[in-house]
Amino acid sequence: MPELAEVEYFRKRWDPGLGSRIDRVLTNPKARIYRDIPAVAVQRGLGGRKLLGSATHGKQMLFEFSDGAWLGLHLGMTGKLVFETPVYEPVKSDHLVLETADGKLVFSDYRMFGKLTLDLTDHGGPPRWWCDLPPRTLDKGFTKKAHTTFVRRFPKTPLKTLLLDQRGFPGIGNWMADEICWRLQIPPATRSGELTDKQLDAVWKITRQVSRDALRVIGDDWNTPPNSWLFNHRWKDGGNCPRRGCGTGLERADLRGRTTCWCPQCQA
DNA sequence: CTATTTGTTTATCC
DNA sequence: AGGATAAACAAATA
Repeated sequence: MPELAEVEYFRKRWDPGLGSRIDRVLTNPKARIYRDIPAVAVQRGLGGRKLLGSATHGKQMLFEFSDGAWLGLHLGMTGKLVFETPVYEPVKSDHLVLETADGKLVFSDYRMFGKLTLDLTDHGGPPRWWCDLPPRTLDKGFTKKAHTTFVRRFPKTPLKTLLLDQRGFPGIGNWMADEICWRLQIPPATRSGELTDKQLDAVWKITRQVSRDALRVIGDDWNTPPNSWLFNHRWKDGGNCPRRGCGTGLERADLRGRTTCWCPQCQA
């Protein structure tokens, strides 16, 4: 579920724990989350430390703790972060629970595609992998030029598929990719190599626009996007194109393994 | 019981 | 080397 804006939303769920000491760390050691780092290492690494801050980068999240401990989280398909009361009893899918005096910071993921990393740095800055992430779609570094270079590298890949590539479009997920193609009025299966220079500029522009719109609507309170977006119409069969004066029945099909929705009229 | 899932990673071929 | 492609991963929900 979580893409750019949902990840930002979930990051904020742990804000009530900012400045608090982690009194106890509960883990579910057999969870897939701990395939790269043992649960005990996470317990040792975070226990007694204070949560100092957090950030998102596309679908990646980074939480800073005192004394140079950095917790990286990826929500996968079904991960979520919640702040629970001190009396909350963790359930099976709660893989990591950080207890503070005021409540519990919970990382829950029933489908277990999520990912967890823990870095202990001594240079005071974030871990290497974080600094090496490509520019966010709303960063200064996401230039038209860099964007063009990236897209032109994959001429055979459908536009929609390319939009899901985190190396070029950090944070863009399935619904955002469909939304971008729809606003562009370009068929999602269009090979990137077929795009004109003008269309390529539009891809850059609309990608940023959808990123901004998503963060504004979902990033703080997870409001439901307006009906003028494709978003509310793409999930189930029978949806109609919300573009003014269109109303054509939306198409849904698998494109390179991902469900894709588009308007056969506007995106022809 | 079967089909589906808003995400990555890995293997294989070219 | 690196792009193209499909399968694997796992578990709840409809």
